[in-house]
Amino acid sequence: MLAHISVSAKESLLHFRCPPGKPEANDARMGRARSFGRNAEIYGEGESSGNVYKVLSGMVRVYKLLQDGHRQISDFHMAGDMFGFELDQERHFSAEAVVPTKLLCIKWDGAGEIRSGAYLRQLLELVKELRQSQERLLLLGRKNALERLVYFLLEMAQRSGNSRTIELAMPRHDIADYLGVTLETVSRSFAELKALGVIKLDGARRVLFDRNELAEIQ
Amino acid sequence: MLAHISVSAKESLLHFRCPPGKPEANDARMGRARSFGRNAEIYGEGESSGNVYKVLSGMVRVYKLLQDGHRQISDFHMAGDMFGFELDQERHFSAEAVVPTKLLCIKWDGAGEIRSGAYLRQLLELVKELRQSQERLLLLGRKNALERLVYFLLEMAQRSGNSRTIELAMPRHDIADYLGVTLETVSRSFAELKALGVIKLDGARRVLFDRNELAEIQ
DNA sequence: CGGACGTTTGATCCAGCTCAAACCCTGTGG
DNA sequence: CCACAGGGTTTGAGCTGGATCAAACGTCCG
Repeated sequence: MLAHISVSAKESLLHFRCPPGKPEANDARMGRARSFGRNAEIYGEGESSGNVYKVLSGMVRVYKLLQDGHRQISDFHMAGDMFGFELDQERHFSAEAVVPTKLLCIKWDGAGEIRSGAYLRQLLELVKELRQSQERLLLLGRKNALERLVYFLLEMAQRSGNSRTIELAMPRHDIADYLGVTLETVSRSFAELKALGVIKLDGARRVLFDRNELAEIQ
Repeated sequence: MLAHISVSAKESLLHFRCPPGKPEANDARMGRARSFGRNAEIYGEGESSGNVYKVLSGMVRVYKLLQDGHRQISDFHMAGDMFGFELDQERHFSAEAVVPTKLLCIKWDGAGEIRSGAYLRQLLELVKELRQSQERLLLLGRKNALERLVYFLLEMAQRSGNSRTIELAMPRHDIADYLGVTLETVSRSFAELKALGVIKLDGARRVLFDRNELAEIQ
């Protein structure tokens, strides 16, 4: 396998993950907006692809159902993210709205457009994202439950741009299926972080913390 | 993250993983051959990149050292495989020869050459390989030790093209660091498969088996 | 023959899974 | 305004797969 390749930050010529906020002026020209209710399916594994999505608001989970019935969440996407790229005609993951979500649907014929060369930049960006995913999976493999949760919180904090508080849109079950542990273990790990004094919980979904203290547990 | 993308088999326009055997006629024109002894370093994480490699004979392990000291092997490469592609100037993994190995070293300036468009096909191939790696890590995450070993054996069998016997070039320790378990657990899993009657061992490195029986354990 | 690896096997321990129950929050309807 | 239903979350008790530590066993080679 050749599964180790990397792209430096400066290679990211297109901004797949734009800062959240007002939609860009040309969004309307790119595709049409659609709304999805909580837990609504956006697409399912095995369906035919044909477009990509940009998150305008809300949150999306992308996942795969394993043979043993486990659901492995591969990614969460938040406002500004694009997702749903496939280089062939088939969906290899499923996607659902975590909360009520607005998406911009953009027509995109993977292989064809890429081969034309016009989408070289996106392709490079995709490689970068894949590498990040690979890195994450490689790292998590040997981490214990507490470290996994810390990793998750730091990732969410970084992506939401806030280093003191995060609003978790997803339930414990989703966090569990993202980190590869059970929801009980996630809950216990939250409790342990609270007991250690490195986070505070305001309800189950709002987390207050100090980035550096968290990072120490790594 | 956008880390879910796929390339169908028919997209593989270039054969990165050629059938082993006599070197191709134009190999000599592509680069120069080099030999590496057992466990010799080919490159190290953090070094600057500048070429890619094609395995002429032997076997290569590509890995990363995690902060906690664990070594996570990302890939094994065998005759015909190419590896060492980076899109920036830095090695993000380390590579070593598992056994005495001959490599063809090919000059390759990642970003530059790719941006020219000439390497679009390789790029697509890389995305495919990355997706495979992602899929593997996603799958292994929830498997137990026995299932992981079966996965490994089936993968090796498929890649070596032989469905009745495989010659494992790597020690138990390498298999362990590839599957994310300890070498003792790998050894015990081999013993269990033998007890189940789905494999036979001739020494530690030669495995006799029936593909279908193995696949049943999945 | 002896030393160095690599592999197997044994004994013990514990993190995380499983099953189960209690708890909490929010919306709904009497 | 309260009751209550249903989903999400927390907490508890017990079990177990794999890690860890340790020792014996093979095998190759100088």
